[in-house]
Amino acid sequence: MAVDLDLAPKQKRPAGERCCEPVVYPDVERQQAERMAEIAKALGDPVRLQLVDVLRKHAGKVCVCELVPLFELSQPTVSHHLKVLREAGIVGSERQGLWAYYYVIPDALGELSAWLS
Amino acid sequence: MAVDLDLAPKQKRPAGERCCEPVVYPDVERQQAERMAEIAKALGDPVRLQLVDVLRKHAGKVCVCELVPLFELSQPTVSHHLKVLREAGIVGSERQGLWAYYYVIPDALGELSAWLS
DNA sequence: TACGTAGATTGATGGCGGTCGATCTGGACC
DNA sequence: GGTCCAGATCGACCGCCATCAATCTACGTA
Repeated sequence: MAVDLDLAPKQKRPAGERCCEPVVYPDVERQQAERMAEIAKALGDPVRLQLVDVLRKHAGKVCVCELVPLFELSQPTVSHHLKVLREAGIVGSERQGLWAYYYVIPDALGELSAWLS
Repeated sequence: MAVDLDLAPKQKRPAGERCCEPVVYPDVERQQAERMAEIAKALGDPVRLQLVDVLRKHAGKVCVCELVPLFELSQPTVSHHLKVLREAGIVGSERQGLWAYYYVIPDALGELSAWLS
């Protein structure tokens, strides 16, 4: 984990009674925090989390037509969730003829997973 | 990780050309997915992620007055983010006189962390 | 060429979320 | 009591998000 942090003015607290140890700085820099937050945000929906779960457990590509019936949602809504995951870099897609296949991008969750541990 | 899943009608695909293996079911049940998504959602903001990072690295309680100057945000906004983290069960708070101290609740991130690994 | 199908995109809608200024609460101190 | 301070809460604003019906796109097939 990198250090640094280019956050803010970070003005010192005015002197006087201290409430605790001196100022603590975040150990992750802003850019890294934004990247991990982007991943976490994409996972912050039960549908998307289950989509990722299915794709991870099924080591390989899964057809969209298999994913849609798993939820009480319309096809466009599921397609939207897949797009969110795709734009977050968590999953990838691949078209073959009429069908589209989705898969989890290896190590896409690695950084967040490492930070959580 | 539990199995089950009380999601939807899960109607079978109509017969015909199959595009891939038979239907795959999520390995996490809906309730569990909602719980982990709640955690992920709370972490889905750079400010909150850095707040958690500071609290985790600083093994102990940290005063709010130390946290506010770390960001270019107003005190009510930081207080709001801390409230979100508190309601998600990720952090706890404790008042001592004028000051309020926040700390990470042990193992609050364990379930999500385990699922990510 | 025409038709059917899988999936993505669009547009609309209602609700949620981040932010701030202003205010409230309660403890410390004179 | 009166004042000051740390922190939480409130109200408002605005942008983003989840969802759906409708439509579009591209491929397969007759």
